[in-house]
Amino acid sequence: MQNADVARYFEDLADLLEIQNANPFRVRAYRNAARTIANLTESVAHISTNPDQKLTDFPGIGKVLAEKLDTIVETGSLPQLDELREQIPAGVVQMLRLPGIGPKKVSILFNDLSVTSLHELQQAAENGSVAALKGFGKKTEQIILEGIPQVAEADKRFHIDKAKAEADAVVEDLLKLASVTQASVAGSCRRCRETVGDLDVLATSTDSPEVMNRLASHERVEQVLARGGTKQRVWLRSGLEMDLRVVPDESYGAALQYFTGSKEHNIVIRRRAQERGFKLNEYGLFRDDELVAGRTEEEVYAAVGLPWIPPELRENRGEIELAEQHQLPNLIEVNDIRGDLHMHTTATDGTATILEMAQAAKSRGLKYIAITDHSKRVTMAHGLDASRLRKHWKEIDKIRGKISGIEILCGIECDILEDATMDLPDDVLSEADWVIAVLHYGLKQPRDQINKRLLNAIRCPHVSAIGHLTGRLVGRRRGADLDIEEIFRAAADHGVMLEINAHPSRLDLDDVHAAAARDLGIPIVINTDAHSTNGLDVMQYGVFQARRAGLEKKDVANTRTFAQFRKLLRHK
DNA sequence: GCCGTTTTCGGCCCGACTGTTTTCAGTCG
Repeated sequence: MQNADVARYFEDLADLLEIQNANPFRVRAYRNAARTIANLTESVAHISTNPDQKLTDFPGIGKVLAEKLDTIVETGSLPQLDELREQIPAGVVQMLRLPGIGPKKVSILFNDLSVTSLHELQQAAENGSVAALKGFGKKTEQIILEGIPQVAEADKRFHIDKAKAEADAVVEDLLKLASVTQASVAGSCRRCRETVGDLDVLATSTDSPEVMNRLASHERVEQVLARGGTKQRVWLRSGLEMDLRVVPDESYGAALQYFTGSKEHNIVIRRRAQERGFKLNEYGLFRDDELVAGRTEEEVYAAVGLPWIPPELRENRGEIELAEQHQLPNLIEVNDIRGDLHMHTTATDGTATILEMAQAAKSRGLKYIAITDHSKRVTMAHGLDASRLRKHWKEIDKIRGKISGIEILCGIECDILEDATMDLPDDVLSEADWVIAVLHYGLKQPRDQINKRLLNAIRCPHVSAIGHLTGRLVGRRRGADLDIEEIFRAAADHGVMLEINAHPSRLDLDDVHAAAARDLGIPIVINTDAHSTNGLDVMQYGVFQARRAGLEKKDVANTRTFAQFRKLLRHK
C-alpha cells in the first residue's frame, strides 16, 4: 500500500468527522497526520512493521493515530472509517466540494432534509425545501444549484505554467496603475506548486477602488464573484478563480507572507509571533496595537527570529527548523542550468530539426544538450530502431560541425519494455553518449514487475539516467506503483542519475522523491523533454520542483560545466 | 487528537466577506 493510499484513510475520516460536527482540532489532527504521511519518503507499511522505527516519532502522529496506521497497514481497512461510512453516504461527503458549502451546512442538509446525493440535493433545491431551512435562503439555494454541475466536472486545479501565465499578466496590468506601487502573485502559485486551485494576487495602492475596478473590467475576467472594500474574487475566462487583496504599503510584506502560505507554514509562524508577545495578521506584526513590522517579508520573518524563507519551501516540512539553525539550502536557480539532456527532433515526434533544437538551446544560454529521440517501441512517435538510430547519430555528428558554442550528445530515450528488457540491444546502447531509460507502457503492471523493469534498467551498464520515473501525469494519471526505496538504493549503488522531467504535466520526480534521491547522493538532472524549440522553455518548472525539494546547485548534475558533467557519466 | 525549556491539561492562527440575521455563524483562504 502506498503512502498516498494510507493518507487517504485519514483524509476521508476527517471529512466524515467534520460532517458529524466533531471537535475541529481533532479533525485537524487527522488532516495533519495525512499530510505528514503523504510527505514521507519511506513507506508507512515499512515503518509500521520495522521494530527499529516508531511512527510516533513523526510530527502529528501520536499514540492513537499510530495504532490506527498499524491497523490500516495490517488489515487494509479501518473499522472506524467503515462505521462512519455506513452512517454517512459518499454522496453527502461529495457535497463538501460545493463552493460556499461547508460541513455545517452539509450536516443540516443530511440530517434535516435527508438528502444523500448531489442529485437529491438538486431536487431539494429546486422544490424550495433547501431555502426553507434555518440558516439557508434563496442565495444558498442558488449557490447549490450553480455548484452542482461544477462539482460534477473534473478536478478544477490548473497546471503551474497556465496559472502563472494568468497571474503574471494581471499583475503586470495592475502595476501600470498610477496608485499601485507594488503587486505580486501570492498563494500556491508563488510557492510554485505543481497545480494551482485558484490565484491570489496582492497589490498595494493609495486608491483601492481604482485597483478593484481595473480587475473587474479586465479582459481576462469573466465575472466578479464577490467584492468588498479591500478584497475581490473574480472568475477568469480561463476557468481559474482569482482573489485580489489591496493593502497599504506598510503592510505589503506581512500581506505577502500571509497570502503566500502555506496555511501550515503560517500557523507555525503565527504561533512564533504569539510566543514573542506579538500578533501577526495580514496587516503586520503588532505589539498591542502598535505596528512593529510588515513592510517587507524579511522584516516579518526577522521579528519572529528567522531569516527569510523562500516561498517554495513554505510547507512546514522542516524549513522553519532549518531556518532557525541558519541551515536553509541555497536553492538552485534557473540560471544555474547549463545543459538539457532530454529532447526530441523530427526524427521521431519532435517538430524541430537537430540544428534548430541546438540553436534554440544555445540562444537560451545552454552549453550542452542531448538529443534523445524515442526508441522503436513507441510506434506512435515513429520510434527509432538500431539502424535508424545509428543514422540519426551520424546526422548529429554532422550538425556538431555546423554550430559552435554548444556540445551535442548522441542520446536515446530508450523504453524499458514490459518484460523488463531494454528496447534496443546492448551493442547499440553502448555506442550512445547518453541513454535515458523510461517506462512508457505497462504502467499498471504490479509493483514487483515495475520494480524488476526499473532495476534491470539501472543495472544495465549503458543507462545514464532514468527519465520521468513514475510515468504519472499531473492531475490525470497516477504513476506506476513502485518501491521507491529499493529503486533509489540501486540508482545510488550503480551511479545512475534520476531525472526531474520539467514538463508541467509530468514534474516527475516530484518534490518528495527528489529530496529523497538527493539524500542518497543520487545526481539529479532537470530536463525539458522538449518536442519543439519552445518546449525548451519549461525548464523553469523543473527548477521550481527542485527548489521545492530543497535542492541546491550542487545537487543537480546539469548545472555543471560540460567537462564536469562528462565525468559523472559512469562508463564514458 | 496532538503536544509540552513554565504546562500531561488546555491550548490549538486570524480576518474578510456573505447570507441570513437583527448580532452572528459559516465559509474561505
